[in-house]
Amino acid sequence: MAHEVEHRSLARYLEEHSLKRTKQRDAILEVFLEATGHITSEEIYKRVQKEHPGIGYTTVYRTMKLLCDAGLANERRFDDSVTRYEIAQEHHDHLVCVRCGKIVEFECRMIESSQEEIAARYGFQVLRHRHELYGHCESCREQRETPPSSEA
Amino acid sequence: MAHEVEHRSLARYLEEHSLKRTKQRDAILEVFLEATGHITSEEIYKRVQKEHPGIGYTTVYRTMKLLCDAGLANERRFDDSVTRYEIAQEHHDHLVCVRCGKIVEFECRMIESSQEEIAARYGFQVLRHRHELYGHCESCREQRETPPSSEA
DNA sequence: ATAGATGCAAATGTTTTGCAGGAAA
DNA sequence: TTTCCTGCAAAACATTTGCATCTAT
Repeated sequence: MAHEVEHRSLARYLEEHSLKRTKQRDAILEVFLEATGHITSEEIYKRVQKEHPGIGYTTVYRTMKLLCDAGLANERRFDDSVTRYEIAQEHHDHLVCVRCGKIVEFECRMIESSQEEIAARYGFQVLRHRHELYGHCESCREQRETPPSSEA
Repeated sequence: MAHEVEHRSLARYLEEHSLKRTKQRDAILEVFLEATGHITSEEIYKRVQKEHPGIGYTTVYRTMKLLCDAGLANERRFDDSVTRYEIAQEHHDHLVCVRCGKIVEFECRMIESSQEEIAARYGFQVLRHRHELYGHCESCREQRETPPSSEA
């Protein structure tokens, strides 16, 4: 099984904070780590259900919050009012296709430095930022006569 | 009374779409135009109430949607899950103070062109974007011992 | 044994919708 | 007098919380 590092990292976090390791937390972590990226709470819930029916929505929310606190996950909210989680990693921004829901990550030093400059100009100290480009991805542009497949 | 242009523009939109001009719509437009910027639905509702008690929340929401359709307002949603409205204008981005809620608008050609370049790299056609820098504004940095005044 | 976790149901907060009555054209 | 609006109450959503019960430690 892959993800040993993350499993150990969660175990350590739980221990350090005198929290308990439960089958629910393991199951949710497993599903989260196996997702390709930007998974919603609902999707996590549904996937967890398959293997462990009975685990509640509440526990999914609480556990994802825990994974964020432990530094394993990051919360993201794009323009559709649902929270998505991604595996914690270097800072980056997103391209979101408004037709098929595809999400691509990117990183741009040039933009980062422009941000610093702008913040300084207005006297702001930047803690974090959010930068999303919404549009049509390549494949959606190619078949633009087709109606949206699974808006996200 | 200022805002004649906007009032006329709304009237024209209503006419073109066979919609009706009502005292509620006028009142809400008036409050919206008099706000300095980035006003929430709740705030619009409360201000409208002062002059016109009886106007409902529903009408505020519906009218703001109408103003957006008419191109007079733009909807914005920052990290706090409430919708804000700003007077429609040239595209721009935002600096948001996480302590006092202050919002500053900025515009940066350099960033815009970097965005184009990135989108092209991934085959995306950008329709719109969202770019927000969250941090501490100058005055909040100065008195950083003080607890947050009105988190927004 | 005991602190902490779970799952249900109910609450939350924001926005939307159904509908019967009311106002603009 | 017809079409569109309004306001209320209820519904919709996504997420959170209270609480009695259960379970790692």
